[in-house]
Amino acid sequence: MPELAEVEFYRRQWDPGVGARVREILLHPKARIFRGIDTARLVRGLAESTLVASEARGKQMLFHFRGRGRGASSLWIGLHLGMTGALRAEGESFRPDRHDHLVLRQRGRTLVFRDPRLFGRVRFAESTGEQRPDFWTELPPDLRSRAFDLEALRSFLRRRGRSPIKAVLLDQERFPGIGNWMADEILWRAEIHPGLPAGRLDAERARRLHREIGFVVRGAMRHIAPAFRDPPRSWLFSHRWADGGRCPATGAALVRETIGGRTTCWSPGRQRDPRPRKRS
DNA sequence: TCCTATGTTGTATG
DNA sequence: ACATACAACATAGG
Repeated sequence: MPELAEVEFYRRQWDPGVGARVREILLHPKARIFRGIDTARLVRGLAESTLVASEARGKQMLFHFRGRGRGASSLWIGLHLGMTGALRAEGESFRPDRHDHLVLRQRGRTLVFRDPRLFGRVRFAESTGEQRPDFWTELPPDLRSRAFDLEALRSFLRRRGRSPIKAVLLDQERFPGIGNWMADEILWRAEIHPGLPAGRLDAERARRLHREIGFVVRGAMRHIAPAFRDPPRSWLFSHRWADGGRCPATGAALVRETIGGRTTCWSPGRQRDPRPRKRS
């Protein structure tokens, strides 16, 4: 499920464990989420460490643990939730089931990473000080940062000029945290057809797109991050998968079709396709 | 049984 | 190099 605001919601679920020591680590070492890492080393590093902080960027999360004893050794756990990942805090006596792949026990509490479909991912790195690992520092800038200005957006659109705009918005290197529902929501607000080649947006459309990215990112953070509430009914969100769903702006029947490899929903008429129609 | 799923990655092909 | 299409990953639910 998780896009940037859901990821932020889940990150906060481990906040009760900040400042507390890890007393026991339970994991399924062969689980796919651990692909490419040495789980024995991960367990050694986490043992007796203290969770000190966490942050989220796009769909990625970083948890900072500080080791005990000599020096200020740090352990960094990177988490990606894939399609079905979730974090939560449970009580001391919580019993993990087969989908709870990484479980950290603290005094009075259990931190759980659950992921039935295993499309998520765990990374880790050790450092001597506060230096964040490369996998974190190399992430693209947040969409709310000054770096993501209109010029940056227009250069992305140029570089992927022949791809449908929907596919471009899903590119995590350029639009970190945007996923399938946010992309549809943004294009619906900006009145842009999802199949339009990115290079065909005029200056006005690019401005509009930039504005609506900001609106949807901030709105999602406001509605979802604190309590996982759905966005308001005035958004496309709650109408897009409903059978017989109608555009909250025009009342027209919504359309669903695969674009850029993902099921895409839009409001015909509001989001007109300016490309030549294929004739059959 | 078949289809779908708020994600990513690798391969084949144009 | 760029782009698209598709399969794969693994599970649950309609």
